[in-house]
Amino acid sequence: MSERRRSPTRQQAILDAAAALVEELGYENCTIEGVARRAGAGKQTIYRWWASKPALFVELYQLLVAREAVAARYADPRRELEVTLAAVFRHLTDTVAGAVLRGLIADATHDEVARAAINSELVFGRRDILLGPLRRAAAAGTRDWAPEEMLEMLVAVIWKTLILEPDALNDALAARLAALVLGPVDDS
Amino acid sequence: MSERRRSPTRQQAILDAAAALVEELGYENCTIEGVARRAGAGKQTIYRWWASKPALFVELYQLLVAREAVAARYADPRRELEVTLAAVFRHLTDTVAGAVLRGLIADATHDEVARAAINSELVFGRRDILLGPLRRAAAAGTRDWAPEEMLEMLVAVIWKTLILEPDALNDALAARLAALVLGPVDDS
Amino acid sequence: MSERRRSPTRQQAILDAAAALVEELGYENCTIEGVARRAGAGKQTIYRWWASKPALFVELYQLLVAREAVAARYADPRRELEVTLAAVFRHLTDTVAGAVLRGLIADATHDEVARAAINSELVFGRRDILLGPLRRAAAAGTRDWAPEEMLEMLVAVIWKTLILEPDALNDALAARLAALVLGPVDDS
Amino acid sequence: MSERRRSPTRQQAILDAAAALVEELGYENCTIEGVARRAGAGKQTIYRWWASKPALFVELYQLLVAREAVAARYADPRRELEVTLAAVFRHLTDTVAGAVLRGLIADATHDEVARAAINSELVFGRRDILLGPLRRAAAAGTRDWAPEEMLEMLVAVIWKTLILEPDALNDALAARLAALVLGPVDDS
DNA sequence: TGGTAATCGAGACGGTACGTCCCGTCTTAAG
DNA sequence: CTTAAGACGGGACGTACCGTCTCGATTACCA
Repeated sequence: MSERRRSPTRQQAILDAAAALVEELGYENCTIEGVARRAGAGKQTIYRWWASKPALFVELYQLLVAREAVAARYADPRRELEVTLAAVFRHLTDTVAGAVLRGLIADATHDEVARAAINSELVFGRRDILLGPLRRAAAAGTRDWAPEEMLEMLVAVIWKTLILEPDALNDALAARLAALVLGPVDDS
Repeated sequence: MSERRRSPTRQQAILDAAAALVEELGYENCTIEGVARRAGAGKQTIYRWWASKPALFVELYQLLVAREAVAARYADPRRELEVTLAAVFRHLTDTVAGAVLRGLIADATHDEVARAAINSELVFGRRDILLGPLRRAAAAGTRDWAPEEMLEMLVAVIWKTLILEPDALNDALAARLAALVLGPVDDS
Repeated sequence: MSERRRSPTRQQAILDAAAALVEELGYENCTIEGVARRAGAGKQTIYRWWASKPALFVELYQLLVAREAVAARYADPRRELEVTLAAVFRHLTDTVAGAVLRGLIADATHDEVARAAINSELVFGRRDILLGPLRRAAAAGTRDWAPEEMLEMLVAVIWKTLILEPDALNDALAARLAALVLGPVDDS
Repeated sequence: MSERRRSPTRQQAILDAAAALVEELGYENCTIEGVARRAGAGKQTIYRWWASKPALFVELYQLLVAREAVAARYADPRRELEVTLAAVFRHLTDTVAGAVLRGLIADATHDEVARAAINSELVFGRRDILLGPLRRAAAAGTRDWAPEEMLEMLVAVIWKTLILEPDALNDALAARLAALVLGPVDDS
């Protein structure tokens, strides 16, 4: 409420520093102290605007997700799902977003801010991206399943892969997941 | 030539202390220093046998999983899967195993020991528990899906739930997941 | 550009704690950790301002020496020397200065900071105290000797006594040393 | 009293290792643990025969001193004293004896074993070496001084030099000290 | 436009834990 | 029964960050 004179310049410098450090050192080696040094900011300035490390990176993640382009639509539901998944994977792999999300998931195991954010963040940032294609696929498909439940499952699999083998987030996995949802390809 | 003669008494005291502290403070507030203090051990004794905090808790998790009873078999595949899932959930909820696994998943985001262990550990400790029922369900069911892929998906969903809302690991979720795998109940 | 703003209060508390611990436990049982605990300070605060244990005690010794009163002057050179030596001995015996100096001498065997300091410290803190009386005694005496060389010798004997039998630093020794320098008393 | 089966081989290996480590690392970096490793001995074996690090090095010092040759006698007392001092200095400088003695002096500031030994050790090992020349010099000289007191002083100066500037233990110092005792050279 | 108050960098501070070293005691297995 | 080997409880080391705090030096709003 009293966030009156928050300098956008400073805030941006801090978020940029955070992104750079995650890239260089990884999320868990990224400290508030290091971000402050890198940003040329005082620690207090960071603590003034963000309550904790997870809070800072939640905001960073939101910024990164906001830049994510929405995938195009295709006539073929399977193809649309596949392309969308591949785009999501590329975003996680090519930017720091993947490393940040992985760190936030780790934090969510004990940090309330991260846990709360990770749920709602996905709603605005990413969930809708997948939900559209899933709904169209469900409508067109022969199997009956709830798009929301399938979304949960896909997100879970993506997270698990992000944690255990981030390099596996590639086009092949996109195809495999689409098949898992819609049945094998020769399902003409 | 001569083996490292490690005192079984001490090892057990340390693992017990680790389990107790996870219960009291949670995984992330559990420190090597604290475990040593609680166990009446020197820190060096811990570092002698375990390279890091994740390494220690991997061993603890193995012990906990070893005590897990195998679920009974049922004629009805759906019921067997449901009961097995419920048993797994109860093990995660009623013992420290859930908290330890959650911590190890968090560590796996940046620690190689945890990442490697979490894959193979599950193989021996937990994966087979679910794989049997899944295979029997697949054989009996009308839908065609690979039990191994379905297992991956189930594990992913369990992990995600363990992280975001551990209390949701209950019988209702077991039923929901069985339905997700085998189709709705009214599938007579 | 900006000076390190060190809190005088904290510095004093740390030096006081160091002095108290030397008194209680002796120099070699006095640890940085213990000083920090006693002073209610963080270890880092000590390491921030002093590079090592010897560096800390060098500063403490300077403080102690600064409080040492300069001995009075007497018409009789022998008496002046004797009284001055006795005063120096009392300072070493009655305050922690003796214990600190003994510890610093021990450190000087392997620590460069202690070695360097112990030379220059004495120059400002103690050497002049003895040099004046020695010069006047040399001028008045019949024997010819260099006050500077005699000072070295006296300091050496004092150190050796401080190490091997600190209790022997008393008035009797002051008289014996004065005699050693100026010849026997019955030298009318 | 119960030193029944002390193996001379083992003992010698330990003392040799101690000497080697002092040479390599310096006295204060020389640990019982390191000596045991180097000697291929168990720590217990060392503690069985020596109560502490100082006790071990006191024995090593005795061995080193025992090998010290007694200086030759000269007609000129000044020359005899000078040559003897130079020989003593060379022994301290060329062998580990100097480093060991320096360490023992440091230990003597707080260790009773070292303190006691350093007094009596010198009696047998070194004190007599200087006392003979001093007595002859006193008898031949014109000044009256007690050889024992002069010895104390010389020892003190040697120690102080050994601690503060070991490299200064050379022939020039031997000449200076002889002059301090016997008066300037042109004192014919 | 000049005063004044919040914000800034810098980093000191009390703490906690890290992972390492060595202490002196102990336990074990081989000789 | 003595070894070597080294595990053990313990204490201190010196370092890294935590989150709070105190400084002057900007900076930006308001009178």
